[in-house]
Amino acid sequence: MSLKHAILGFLSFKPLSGYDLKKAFDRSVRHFWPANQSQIYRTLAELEKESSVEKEVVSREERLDMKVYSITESGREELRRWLATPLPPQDYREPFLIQIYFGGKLSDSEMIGLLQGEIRDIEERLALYVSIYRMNVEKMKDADDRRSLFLSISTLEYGIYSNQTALEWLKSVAERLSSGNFALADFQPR
Amino acid sequence: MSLKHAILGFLSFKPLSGYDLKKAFDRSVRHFWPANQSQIYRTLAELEKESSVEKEVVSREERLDMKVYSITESGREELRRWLATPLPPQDYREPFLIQIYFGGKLSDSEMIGLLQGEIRDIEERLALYVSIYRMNVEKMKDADDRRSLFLSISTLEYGIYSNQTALEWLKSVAERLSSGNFALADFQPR
DNA sequence: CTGTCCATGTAAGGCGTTACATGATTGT
DNA sequence: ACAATCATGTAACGCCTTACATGGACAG
Repeated sequence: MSLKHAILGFLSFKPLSGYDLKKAFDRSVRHFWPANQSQIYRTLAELEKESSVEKEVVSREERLDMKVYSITESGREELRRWLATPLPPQDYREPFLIQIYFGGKLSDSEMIGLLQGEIRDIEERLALYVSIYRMNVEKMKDADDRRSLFLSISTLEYGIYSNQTALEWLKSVAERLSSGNFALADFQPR
Repeated sequence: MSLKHAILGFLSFKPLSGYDLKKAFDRSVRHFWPANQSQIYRTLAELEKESSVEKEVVSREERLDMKVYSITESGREELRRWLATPLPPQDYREPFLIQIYFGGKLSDSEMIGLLQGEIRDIEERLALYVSIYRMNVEKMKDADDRRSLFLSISTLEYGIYSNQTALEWLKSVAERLSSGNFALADFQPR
C-alpha cells in the first residue's frame, strides 16, 4: 500500500498534521499519487495502530485541537524496507485507450474530436508540469541535498517525457485518421 | 465505468460467454484494462439488469450449461454514446515514482538496483508488445476494415512508445546517479 | 492420474471516492 | 456579509482482487 509509505515518506522529513499532509501531497506527488483527505485521516489511524507513527495532540487556546503525527523508529525501518523492495509489475487502466480500441464504431469527426480533446488536456498538463519543473530546478541550484532533490524532481522529468510522447502519438493518430493513411510504425524486435 | 463499455465493445462484434470475454480481454486490452473473471460475471449481470445485454442459456448434452450474452439495441446505443463522450482527466497512481521521489533515503546501490529491476521489467514488456504488435500489423494487411484495425492496433503502438520513453528515462536516471552528475533536462515553456 | 481447459459463480476484503458534518479564523 | 483557509473526522458506496467452490472433458 503506497499511500501508507508516501505518508511515512513525508513524515520522515518532519512531523505533520493530516491537513499538512494533504497539502504536501497536493504540492508534490499528486500527479502520480493523488490522496484525498478522508483517506489520509484513515491511513494515519492505521499507521498509528501499527506503531509506525505517533500522535501528539496540540491544544491551541481558542482554536480546534491539532493532531501532529511523527514517524517512529519502526516506521522509519518500514519505510526504508518498502523503498528498497522492487514492486511487482503494475496493472494500468487507461479508459481512453478503450475508446480508441473500439473507435471503429465512431465516425472520423467523432474520433478526431475525441483525440483533440485529449490533446488539449495533455497540452495543459504538460504546460503545468514544465512550469512546476522549472521552479524546482531553480530551487535545486542552491540546495545541500542535491541528490535527494534530483530524484524527486526526476519524477517530474518523467511526467514531462511521458506526456510529450503521448501527445506526439495522439497527434499522429489524428493525422493518419484524417488522411486515411493507416500506416503503422515499424518496430524492430530485438 | 469502462469495464462495462469494454464488454459491450466485445459483444458488439459477436455474442460471447463470460468465459469467452475473459479470453478476449486477456488477448487484447489487458495491457490497459485488465479484467478478472469474477468481475466480468458480475458486470454481465449488471448489464443484463440494465437491458444492455441479453442472456441465452445454451444447454449442451452432458456438459455444463453455457450462457451466451448478446448486446441489445439499447446496449449498442449506450456503447456509442460512451465512446463518443470525452473522459474527464484521469488520476494515475505509479507507486514506482513514489519510491523514486523518496529515493534520497536509499544508497546509490539500492537505488540503482531498484532502477535496474524496473528496466528489466519494461524491457520484457516492450519485447512482448513488439511481438504482439508485429503479428497484428501482419493481420491488418489483408483485412477489410482497416480503419477499425488501425485504431485497435494503434493502442499497442502507444504502449510501445510510452514504454520506450520510460525505459530511456530510467536508464538516464541510473546513469546520472552512478556518475553523480545530477543534471536535469532543460524544458522550455511554450 | 495429474493437470489444464472449459465454464460458472459466491464471499470477503482492500483501497479509493463522494458526500456529509462541524466550527473557528482570516481576508475581501 | 461571504468565501476561503484551517482542521478533523464519519458513512456509504464503488470497483477491483483474492480466495473459494464446483464439475465435466481431455491430454500426457
